[in-house]
Amino acid sequence: MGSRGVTIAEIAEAAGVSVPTVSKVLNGRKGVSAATRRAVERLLDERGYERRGRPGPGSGLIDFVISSLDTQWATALLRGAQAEAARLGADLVVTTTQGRPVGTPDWVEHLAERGSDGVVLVVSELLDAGRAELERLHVPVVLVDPVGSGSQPFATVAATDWAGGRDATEHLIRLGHRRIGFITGPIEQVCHRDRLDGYQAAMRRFDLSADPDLVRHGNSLVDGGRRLGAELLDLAQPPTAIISGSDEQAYGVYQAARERGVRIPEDLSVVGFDDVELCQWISPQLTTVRQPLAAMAREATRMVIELSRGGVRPTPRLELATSVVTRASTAPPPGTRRPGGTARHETRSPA
Amino acid sequence: MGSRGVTIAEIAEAAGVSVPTVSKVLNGRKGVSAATRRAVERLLDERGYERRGRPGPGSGLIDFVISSLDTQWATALLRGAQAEAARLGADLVVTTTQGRPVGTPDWVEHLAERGSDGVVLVVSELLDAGRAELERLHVPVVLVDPVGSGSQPFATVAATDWAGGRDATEHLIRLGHRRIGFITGPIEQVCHRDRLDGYQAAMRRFDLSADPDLVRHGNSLVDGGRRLGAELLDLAQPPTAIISGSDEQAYGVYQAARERGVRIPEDLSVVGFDDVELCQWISPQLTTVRQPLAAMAREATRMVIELSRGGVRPTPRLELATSVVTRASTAPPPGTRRPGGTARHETRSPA
DNA sequence: CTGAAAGCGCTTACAG
DNA sequence: CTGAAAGCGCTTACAG
Repeated sequence: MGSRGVTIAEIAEAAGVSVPTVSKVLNGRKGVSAATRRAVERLLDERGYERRGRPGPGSGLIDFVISSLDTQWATALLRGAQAEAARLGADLVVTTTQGRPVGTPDWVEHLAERGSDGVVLVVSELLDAGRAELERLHVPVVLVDPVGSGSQPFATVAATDWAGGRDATEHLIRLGHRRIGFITGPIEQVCHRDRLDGYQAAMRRFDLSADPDLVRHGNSLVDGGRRLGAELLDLAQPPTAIISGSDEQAYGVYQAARERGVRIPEDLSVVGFDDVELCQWISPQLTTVRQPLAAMAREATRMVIELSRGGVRPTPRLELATSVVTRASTAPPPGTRRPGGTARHETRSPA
Repeated sequence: MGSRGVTIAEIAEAAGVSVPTVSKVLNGRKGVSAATRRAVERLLDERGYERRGRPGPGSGLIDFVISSLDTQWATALLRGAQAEAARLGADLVVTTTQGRPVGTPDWVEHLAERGSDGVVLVVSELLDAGRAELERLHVPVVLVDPVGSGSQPFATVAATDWAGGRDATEHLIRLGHRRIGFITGPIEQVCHRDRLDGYQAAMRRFDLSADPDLVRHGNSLVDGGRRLGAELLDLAQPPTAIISGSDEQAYGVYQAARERGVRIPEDLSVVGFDDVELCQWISPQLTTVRQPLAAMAREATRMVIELSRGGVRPTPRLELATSVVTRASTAPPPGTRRPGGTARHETRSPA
């Protein structure tokens, strides 16, 4: 690996200070003027000084950070990341944030001390402050399904959420639906915002006014789906179809429907989002917008590892295609003569 | 953390050789007699010498090794391990073996180089050779749901599999079943063997001859359940109930039953094993033997971390209780007058 | 705040 | 095969 690494002596020489002074800066000791400290830190940074004790780049560890592992969405992503890390000979450290903000100085310092070759972040709580901290780590960071708009200093991997929202809506419109409800997870997250935009675009394109009453957002788990689904079903003019922000949330809609004696798909069509295993277990099997979750995580992990090995900067933003997987939860709306003159526009059997 | 760690000089002194000689042994250099090398290695070992470059104990990393992450069983275990590691301030490295043997010299050397504070092993393929290698690591190892009999040099955490098999069987017997089929995963694994023993004990206790034709084993995934379930349902005298080695396998039995027009639970009762999320998604909801998977992994992880921090040797074997969770897939056998005079003997709502 | 000096743990030639 | 000697990268205690 070329040179044996910069030494503290070289840094001292370059900074015009003594070796002990650099040592003090390195160890956060007192007794160094702010100006000197800053100058030395800059040099340390520039020359890529690697603390001998600390296993810097080359630890072989990639950090996979996700809000929680409690959903099938999360485990699908984890599987992809783990498989790719293994394939490329890296070890994957799995951390959950449990709602805590990401990129706190503590955590970044912990990563620096332990040694991390890169970070795959699947989190909604990335603080703006956290971004700056993370950049200080000097290891590649790739975001999966990132939140917040604003320019990212990091590369991102996502799905074509807008197209997914549009395709789900068109699938229902082609079946003959006109009153289509749309429920999503937290609307602050770009993926949900994008899908909603896709829905609205499809509705407009077919000259259907998107009744704002038919759009709800909240929790994307089963509970949220049950509550938001109930709200829609209890409207004076309920929708004949509901598109949901996740498969789990869609199952909550199933529950709300069952509680009201509404049959799926005879009285109500339901479309999920993600295509996790759940879709095939529940009855009727759930039509959904497939996100290639494992592939997204694989791609992000590959980017991080290749960058950590000196690869060139990849596409700053990668979007993998979604596709509608038609199963048994969607059908023409009640009262339709023929079962929707138009054929279902895409049928894919699950992998 | 007491002393600053053994130095090469101390080892040299103890071995009656010079510092450079110890250094050579440490770095695998030539020019050391076999006898000296051996003596030094032993001292290094005994005194717990920690190579400065290598982040030995204290890396804060715990390795979680599992055959694959593709089942809900696996992710339930992972969740428990991850949560406990986070709680105790350790980072969890997740590795899948994908059927490869565990404890190969390569892998052990990799762990040594990278630094690992301990290993939680959830694997069926632990080689006997691997055990010796793993012991050389000098970090705590705890097995979850271990395979093979023979005395383990490592602590183990498991569920009360024997009682689980017995309880599932008794539950069905109390409902009035007499012909009860039993299908399991690979019978080499002690957990499956133990459950089968529990089944046979219960059958004997109720003076029911366990027809060997009613016992099958193979793959514990959906496919396996479908195939093994089909074999039982196609018998001249098919069982009125089937106990399965996993919930996924039980779902395979659902498929086999559906393909033959056999209704669950009217014509056939089905009991699963594990109590993963799947049980609640499928229809009818699956009665199952609950294994506290997350708790098992938590316990194993806690043991490893505490041992790595100097805790005392824990119980060599820990078994957490299973319990029958009664849902909709079990009922009295067809042709029964009253719906089983005996009440279902345990009802637990899922967490 | 700063650095000359001593020291620590280890490695690298190299002489025997 | 073995180790005295020199050296390396860093830290520590202390004088200015």
